[in-house]
Amino acid sequence: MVKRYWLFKSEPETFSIQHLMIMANQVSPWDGVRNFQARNFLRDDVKLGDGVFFYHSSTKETGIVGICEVVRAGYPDRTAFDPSSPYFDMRSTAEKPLWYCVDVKFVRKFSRVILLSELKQHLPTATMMVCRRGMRLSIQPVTADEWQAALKLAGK
DNA sequence: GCCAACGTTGGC
DNA sequence: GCCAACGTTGGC
Repeated sequence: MVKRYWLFKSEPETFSIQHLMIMANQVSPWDGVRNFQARNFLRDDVKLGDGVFFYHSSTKETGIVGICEVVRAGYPDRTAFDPSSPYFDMRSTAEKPLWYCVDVKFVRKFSRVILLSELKQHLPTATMMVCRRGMRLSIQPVTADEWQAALKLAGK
């Protein structure tokens, strides 16, 4: 089984890499995703052991802030069942879950943010989905080449 | 705060 | 099944 790579977006005000770092065992569900294309990735394609870039969006410095790892593959997102959750969706039931999540574990926080502007400037990373204008998908596949190239930028 | 881009909803 | 209206995302 080939290890795959992903980029997960989050608004740091809602959930940042710092939040993940202080969770028990530094593990958290990646829940609240309410977009069908992203849901399909979480349900069908994101697998145990996959690498994930943690991306901060809608903030001063938008970009990749670190790495985490998938420690549990797709399972029903329980926030959809919880009427008190902002992510509640009455269409989703235990018998027929509509929304899915995975669990991620913190691996590393970069010493600096790899800015979106940097990703766009360098060719190996400029092909990343996140660099595309108007790209709102919050769960994005990343190629092995893009992963390596972005990691290189982090080391600079 | 603006607004382009896009996903979803719902009337027909 | 089309598509206009609407709501949301998210960079700038």
